[in-house]
Amino acid sequence: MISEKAVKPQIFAQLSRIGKAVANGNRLELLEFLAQSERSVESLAKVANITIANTSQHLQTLRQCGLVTARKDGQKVYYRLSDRRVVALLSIMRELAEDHLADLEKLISIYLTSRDGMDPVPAQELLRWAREGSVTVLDVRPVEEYSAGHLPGAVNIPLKELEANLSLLPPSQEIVAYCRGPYCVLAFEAVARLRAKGYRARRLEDGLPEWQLAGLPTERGVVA
Amino acid sequence: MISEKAVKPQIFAQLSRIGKAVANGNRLELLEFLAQSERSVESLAKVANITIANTSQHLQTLRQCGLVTARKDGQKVYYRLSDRRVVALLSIMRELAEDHLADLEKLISIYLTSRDGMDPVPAQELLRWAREGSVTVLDVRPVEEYSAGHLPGAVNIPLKELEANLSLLPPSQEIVAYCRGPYCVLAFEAVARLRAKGYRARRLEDGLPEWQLAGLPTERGVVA
DNA sequence: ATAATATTCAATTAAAACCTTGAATACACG
DNA sequence: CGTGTATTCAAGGTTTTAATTGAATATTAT
Repeated sequence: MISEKAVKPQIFAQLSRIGKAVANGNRLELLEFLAQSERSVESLAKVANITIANTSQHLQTLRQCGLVTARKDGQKVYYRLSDRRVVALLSIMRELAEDHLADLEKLISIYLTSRDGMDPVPAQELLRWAREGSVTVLDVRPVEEYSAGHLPGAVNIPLKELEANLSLLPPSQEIVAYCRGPYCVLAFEAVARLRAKGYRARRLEDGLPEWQLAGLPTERGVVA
Repeated sequence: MISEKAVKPQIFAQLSRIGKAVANGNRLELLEFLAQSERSVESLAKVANITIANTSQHLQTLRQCGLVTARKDGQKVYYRLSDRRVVALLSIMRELAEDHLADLEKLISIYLTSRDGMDPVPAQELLRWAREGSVTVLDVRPVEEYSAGHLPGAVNIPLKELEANLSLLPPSQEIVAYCRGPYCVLAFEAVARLRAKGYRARRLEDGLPEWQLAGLPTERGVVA
């Protein structure tokens, strides 16, 4: 039974559980990966570069407040976002942080050299061009993430295999590359390398999760 | 200078500062009040029922990550939300919490008895009716919050003075009451009391901050 | 000037969060 | 039926956060 008095603080305490869940950098990174696709504990630990036990604990924290769900298949446990709105939560946090935290801006300028030098394409614009077929959409994420969902008609060439698979890209057409999101370097790298090879390349402003959140169409499972 | 290696974790650490800011119930309550209007430290401490020193500290943590700004006037310091998107952040947190935290639902059912029994009016619907003049819009928040911004044409009768000012309300027309937001009891109380007096009363689904966030029109400073 | 008020600062204590380590569990495979 | 693998659990030490208290600062009013 819940104590009768002072219910209002208890309500805010419950709300703060969502806040606590996103109050840790490692958990945020895990959420960013989970926004791409379902993943096992081990695989998350590897990409986020934290120990397995620690990863497991963070995932449980996230699960206890309903931000992710778990599914067991064989000996592995697969986690996924419970709700598309989790991406919305992360997006707003990112917007607020970028506009109000000077330290973040500084970090971004280091990490994402010349963020605006790759003239980012807004989602709506890309959608229009893609429908006209006047642009090649390039997904540079790993295969597993691509097959869990990707932009309609996108060609998947993981960044590591970009140089070896240039033949899949029409040499004359403009290329728009995208990856996990605003803080993912894959698309930046891809654009830089493609330009060095003489391609006309730009990058999508956001990543796949934001595209989905905006209600724009995606495809699943098709391997190009 | 920032260490060259491992910039990605540092970016997420910065993002997590926003999370930490909303990871405490008292701070969330403060933000809810600030979403209504600018307020001084003392006034916030009083309504939130926490000590002044503690309130000041919480406000400083909020300011350090840019969620609120401060302005000094005379001997008082007035805080306000720095950004309308802070309301969006809180809204998403609330949605996620309500859908995924069973404990919260339980608390709400205690605190907001018969939440749906007052058939809440969606914002868009109220806007239409209000323009037709077929409904009386009632703001039951304190005067200061009302004058900082309110729904167009809304009559302000703070809950405490409701019984004494019933004459301001047309007896036959339907009344829609609103207050601070989904967890504010003022409108609930008002609807209950009005119904007891024979009025036809309902409540707005959300409060003023959510109304503003949706881009719907408001008025300022007019005292009805 | 002096006193009163509003806010912040600084120091302390208690509580919670974070990560590591090593063991335990649960399932699949040979 | 044992062995290997994936994950979780439990215990620990360290760091961070929260709230209290009392003093310090700054501004207004007398």
